[in-house]
Amino acid sequence: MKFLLVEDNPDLAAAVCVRLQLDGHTIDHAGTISDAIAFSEIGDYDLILLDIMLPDGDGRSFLKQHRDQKRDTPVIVLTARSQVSDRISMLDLGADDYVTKPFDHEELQARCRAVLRRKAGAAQTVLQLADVTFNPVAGHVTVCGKAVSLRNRELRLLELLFNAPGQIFPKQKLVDRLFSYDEDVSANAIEVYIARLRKHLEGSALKITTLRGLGYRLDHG
Amino acid sequence: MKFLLVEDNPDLAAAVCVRLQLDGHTIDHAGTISDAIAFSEIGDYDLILLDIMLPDGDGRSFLKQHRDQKRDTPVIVLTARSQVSDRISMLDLGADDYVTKPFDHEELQARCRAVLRRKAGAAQTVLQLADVTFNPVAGHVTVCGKAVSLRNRELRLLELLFNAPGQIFPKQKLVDRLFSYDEDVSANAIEVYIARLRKHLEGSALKITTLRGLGYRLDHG
DNA sequence: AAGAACCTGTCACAGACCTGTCACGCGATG
DNA sequence: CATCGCGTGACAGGTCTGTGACAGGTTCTT
Repeated sequence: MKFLLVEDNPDLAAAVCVRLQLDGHTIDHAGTISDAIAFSEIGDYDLILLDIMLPDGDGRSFLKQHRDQKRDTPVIVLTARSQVSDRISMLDLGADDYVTKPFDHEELQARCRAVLRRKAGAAQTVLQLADVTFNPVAGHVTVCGKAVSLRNRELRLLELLFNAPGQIFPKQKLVDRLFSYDEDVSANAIEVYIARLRKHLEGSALKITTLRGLGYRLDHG
Repeated sequence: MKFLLVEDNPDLAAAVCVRLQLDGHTIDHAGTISDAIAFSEIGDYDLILLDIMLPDGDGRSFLKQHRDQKRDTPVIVLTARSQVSDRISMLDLGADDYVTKPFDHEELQARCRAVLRRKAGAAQTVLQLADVTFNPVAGHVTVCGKAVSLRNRELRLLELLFNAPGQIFPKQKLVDRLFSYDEDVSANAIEVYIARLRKHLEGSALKITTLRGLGYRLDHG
């Protein structure tokens, strides 16, 4: 597969490039929007990884331009945690998925695979587990067919769990992923959010199981 | 497994080495970045444990160089809690995980296992011995097809035994692995946990055999 | 600008759940 | 027979979680 990575932080870019290459992909790297546009006009990419904050402008403008040209190359947006609330506008512009920094490489890999798979089937970005559907890009959740509105943090927590159902998430890991490093939050916050999420999931076959001393796990009954 | 430990504090390094060796791994130890680079060019490591603060530079430069050489040996970064903001850049540079100091050996062990497992591929996550399956990531155990819920310590004990069936575990070794240094626990605790585990395994072909005066062993009948 | 409506993270507290110890019985050992 | 190591049931103390209430912040309305 041939990817285009648009990212201005050279270290991060290098690391991502290397890892994706090790996965057997070909990567071109653009550090600015104008480079990205140039690349995307010439190269025939299977997937574009797009950072939002770029020196010569907002990644969104690239995305918009990209879509205006009626290209259907899928785009995964790389965003810092604090920019996550921009979710909606990204969806409007046609991003296929997004990954928040910092990310495990494994996570990125998984997203890439998922997006490519979806593109092959041309389906929407809606994940489903038991009787719960989750559209991470739009932030839409339905439980037993009924739309449920979650708040920002609840969404992000659900997203984490949803991406690895059946896996144990230690509380500390959830803290790390849900909050940025400079906000130090008590672990109790996670308990509270788990409780809130559970309330929203009531009536569904999805359960958040507590493993004392180990963490939480999303199970579909 | 063969590990490279890059750590300049000799006491900490020695402690980590000893414990990892007890776990059956081979460890090389580098105290500086230049040593680390030399080692990593020759040795074929399964995992690298990397301290960030080193006398001749920043662990980051090692990490960067490591990735530039397109090696995919997984790297776990050891950071002090105060260096929290560094974790970000570490993940950005391609580290696979991080552990904050001071850490329990158990925690380090767990991270190592997780990273190695990931690298090995997702297929192996469910281990099976006789009629017992064990999924360490999910914390799931089934005996004769039936799910059994184990608690924290029981799980960890089972994991130890499961990873080396047929091997004799002296009681003291189990104490060392299951508890951290500062909790001093009577050996009887192990007896109790063995008993509890046995109860959970009832009906299965897996047996925990007592070798009087020597230790315990997991046997599949 | 003032006010309303939300979101968020913390607190305090109760209760559930774990844990390691003890005491005692048993069989093995020598 | 005297010891010693081990297995167990019961227990008390702690630890971990779940929750309702709340105060400080934000965002949206008016």
